[in-house]
Amino acid sequence: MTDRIILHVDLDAFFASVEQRINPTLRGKAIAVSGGGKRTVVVTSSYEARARGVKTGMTIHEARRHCPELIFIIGNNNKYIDSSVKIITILEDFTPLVEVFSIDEAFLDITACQRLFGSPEIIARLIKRRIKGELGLTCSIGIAPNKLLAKLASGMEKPEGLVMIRPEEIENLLDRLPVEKLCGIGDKLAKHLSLLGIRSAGDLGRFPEGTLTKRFGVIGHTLHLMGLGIDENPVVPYQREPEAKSVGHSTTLERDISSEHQIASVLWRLSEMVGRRMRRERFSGRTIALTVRYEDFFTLTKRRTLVRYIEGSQEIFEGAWGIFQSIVHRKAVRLLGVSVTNLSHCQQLLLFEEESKKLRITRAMDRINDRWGEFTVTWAGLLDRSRGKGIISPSWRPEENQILTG
DNA sequence: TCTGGGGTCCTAGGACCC
DNA sequence: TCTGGGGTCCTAGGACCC
Repeated sequence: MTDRIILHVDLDAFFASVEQRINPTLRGKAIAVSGGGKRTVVVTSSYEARARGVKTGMTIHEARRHCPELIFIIGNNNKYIDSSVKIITILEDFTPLVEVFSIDEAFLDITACQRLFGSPEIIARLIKRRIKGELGLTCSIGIAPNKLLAKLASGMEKPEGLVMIRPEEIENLLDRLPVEKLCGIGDKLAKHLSLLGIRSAGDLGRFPEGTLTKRFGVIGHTLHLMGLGIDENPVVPYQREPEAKSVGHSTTLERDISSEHQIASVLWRLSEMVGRRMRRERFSGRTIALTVRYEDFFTLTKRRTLVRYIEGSQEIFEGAWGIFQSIVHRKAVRLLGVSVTNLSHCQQLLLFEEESKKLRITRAMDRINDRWGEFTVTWAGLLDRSRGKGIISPSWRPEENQILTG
């Protein structure tokens, strides 16, 4: 079998770059994209901001301390999804084997299309030129014999990078590569590995596989292969991706709350978001999970599996609320999350007219909300509760010193 | 002025059945 | 009267990714 040729395409500072393209006055400036609200963090920042020390995950205040003139933008997912779809369409002009890894990253298997377009470098440059020309965005591309190394390569010379890792260079490269640079090895794993004397990817590759397996279980084998730069995982086009396994939403509240009334209202909202997405994607599920994070950041998740499959917001809410009430809460609540797992695509048989009617109304509401945005139409109970005093403001509400674009 | 939100996969232990 | 193992389903929590 001939070696594969895999590309990893990674957009540079994607959200921030999209904002700078839409609003030219932001170009060349330090900007950060974040959610609305006080308790948000930096999701992406422009390279101008990064140069000043702004990093993903920083609080607004921390980021501003590093860079006082930093301009905050409230993220707008629709803009990013729109650009992302256009990028994927461009990539598919080169090969049908496009794996969408995230909203701003994709893998391409171009093993079979060199005769059509030329060498891997030529293909990478064509992709860069088209994304730049059609969307005004830059990206970094890694070229390698597999996904693990292609992803590594794309990150080596950001932004606007183009790095190729040839088979004969792998060993040398891994020898001087800190092990945590490999995708899949995070802080904790890196710490455990360093206790075994493993610092570089090369160390990992030379380490006895049996010891790794004994220490880390099933991932021991994968770790061993990673250390050798081996990754046989194929590029999986999104059309062949497995079904989703869970649907969930969570929100950090504007301030910590203890009132059951307020908590119920937030759970209503989250249940409605989850239910609406499930219905849109024709899922039902039978395990409801509630996540509660308290003011001291202690976080717990409790699940409850039902006898039958559900898809209605009301049933999801009742499940989540039931779980909430079964817990003794000693502290104020900071975050609430609702998710549904154990998903199935089967349609439920509707036995009762009442049920069927409710479902039709629900579906109609979904269509309106899909067109006009979240909570344009909603259950009376939700509306009522949302009007009360002290209710959490929706995350998209702009704040002072924040620029709204589009 | 502390610390987002969307997921996946894995492990470990308990209940229960055969 | 003492003692067992396999398999499945469920829950809770942790690590990892973007």
